[in-house]
Amino acid sequence: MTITLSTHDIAAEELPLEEQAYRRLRQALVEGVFTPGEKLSIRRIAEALGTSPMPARTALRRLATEQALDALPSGTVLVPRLTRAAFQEVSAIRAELEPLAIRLAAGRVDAGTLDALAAVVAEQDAARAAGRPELCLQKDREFLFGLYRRAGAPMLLGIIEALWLRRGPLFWEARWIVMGSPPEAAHRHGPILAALRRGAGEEAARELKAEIERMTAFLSGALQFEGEAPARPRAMRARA
Amino acid sequence: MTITLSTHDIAAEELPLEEQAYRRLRQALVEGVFTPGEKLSIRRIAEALGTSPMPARTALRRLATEQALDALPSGTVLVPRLTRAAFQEVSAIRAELEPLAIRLAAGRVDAGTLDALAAVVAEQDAARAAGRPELCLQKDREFLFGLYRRAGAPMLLGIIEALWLRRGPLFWEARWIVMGSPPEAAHRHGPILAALRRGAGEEAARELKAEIERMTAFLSGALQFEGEAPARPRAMRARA
DNA sequence: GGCCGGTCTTTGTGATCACATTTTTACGGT
DNA sequence: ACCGTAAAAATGTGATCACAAAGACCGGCC
Repeated sequence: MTITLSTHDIAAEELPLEEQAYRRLRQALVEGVFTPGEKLSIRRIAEALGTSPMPARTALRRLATEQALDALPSGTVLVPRLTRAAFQEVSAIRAELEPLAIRLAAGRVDAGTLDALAAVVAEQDAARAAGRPELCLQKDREFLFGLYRRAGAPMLLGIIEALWLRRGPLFWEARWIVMGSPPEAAHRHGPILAALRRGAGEEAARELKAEIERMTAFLSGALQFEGEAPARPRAMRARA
Repeated sequence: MTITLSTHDIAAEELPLEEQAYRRLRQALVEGVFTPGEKLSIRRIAEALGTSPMPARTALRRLATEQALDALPSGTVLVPRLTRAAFQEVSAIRAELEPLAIRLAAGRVDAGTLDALAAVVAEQDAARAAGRPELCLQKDREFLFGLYRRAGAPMLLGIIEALWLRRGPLFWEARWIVMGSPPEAAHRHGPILAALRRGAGEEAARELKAEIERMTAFLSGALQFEGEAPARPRAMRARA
C-alpha cells in the first residue's frame, strides 16, 4: 500500500526539502494518516514525498527526537501506541502547561480575537451535533492553539504541540469515543472564553486545567490501551 | 581554533555515530564548552567528532529541533543567546514542570535514595564554600535530576532536560553570578529533602517552585541579557 | 502439522560527491 | 581611512553508493 502525504500549503515557499518533509509528516500525524504501531521506513516515506531518502531520514529522526515517533533500537521508527501510563503522563504535563499558556495569553488577547474564538467554539458545537468527530477535534485544536499562540511564548507553544503530536494518533483512532464523551467531561470551552472576557486569566486557566483532567479521567476509563485485554468480552483468557 | 569534544562514557557501547554525536554535543552544551552566539558548522563539528559530516548534520538538526540550538534561516546553527523574555519563559515552564516531577517522584523514592541525595546537597554546599561554581552547578543538576529520574515519567524528563539544555550556556557563562546569589535566592535543597522525608510531596513541590521563582527573580535583575546595554557604564549611547 | 535453517529482501547507517548559496576576504576607488 | 564590490572560501543541502544488520519468506526435516 502506498501512502499519500498532502502538500497542503506547506511546500508553498522555497523551504528545504527536509523541512517540508518534517512539516508534512507532522501534519499527517495530527490528521491521523498513520495508524498507531505502523512502521515508517525511510525509503517508503521518501518515495511518498518524492525525494531521496535523505530528507525523509532527517525528518523522521527529528520527529523521533521530540518523541512524536518511537524509535526501535534497530533504528526503525514507528507511530507510538500510547500505553495507559504514557497517556496519563502526557495529560499531566498538559494540565500544567496549557493553563500556563492561557494565563500568559490572558493579558494579550483583544476583543476581536475572542469573538473569532467564540465563532470557532460555535462551529465545534455544530460539528458535534452533526456527528462529525474529525471536524469537532479540528475545531477544538483551532480554539486552543488560537489561544496558545497569543501567549507569545514560542518555546511553550512548541512543547505543547509536541504533546499533541504524541497524543494525535490515539485520539484520531478513538475519535468517536472522544466525541461521544458525556457532557460533564466534554471539551466545552464556553467558560474559558467567558473568564477571558472578564479578564480573569487565572480563572480561565483553572477552568482549562479542570477540563483536561475531566477528559483524561473519562478517557482513562473508556479507552482500551496497548497491551490491555478488551473491556467487554469476559474471560477469553487464552492468547498466544 | 579547534574544539575538543569529550568522549566521556558515551561512546562506550556500539551506538550509531549519529547518536554518539548527539549525546556528546548535548553534554558539551551543558558543560559550557560552547559560548552563547557561537556558530556550529557541520564540517567543523564533524572534524571534532572524527566522523564524516553526515552524523554531525543529523545531530545538530536534532538539537535545533528541540530548541537547544538556534537555526538561522540559512541553515547555520548557533548556540542560543537567551533574551530576557526567553529566560523568563524557560523559567516559567520549569516552575510548572519540575514541581510536577517532584510530586510524581515523591511517592517513589526510598530512604536510601534520599540519603544519597543528601550527600549530594552536602557536596554542593562544600563546593559553594570552596568557591567552585562549576562543581556547585554540577551538584545542583545531580540532585535535581536524581529526583526527576525517580518520577518514572520519561517524557517529562526529556522536556525538562531540553529546558536545562537551553539554559545551559547562559548559566555557564554567568556561573559566578549564579553561585554568588544571596542566601534567600540560592538553591538550597534542604527543605525539599526534608519535605520528601516526611512524605509531603506537595510541599516539596511548592518548595521547589518557590526556589525556581526566587532564583529567576534574582537573575532577572543581576544578569545582562542579549541586546541590553551594560548595567554599570552610564550613557555611552553612541553605537554603529 | 509444526519447527528449524538458509536465502533473499529490506532496512538503517554513514561516506562521498556535486551544487547552490551564503559568508568572508581582499582589493581598488573615493 | 572608509566603503562597496568582486573573488574566494566555506557552508548547508541533497543525491547516490556501499555495507552490515535485521527481517521476511520459503523449503525441508522431525
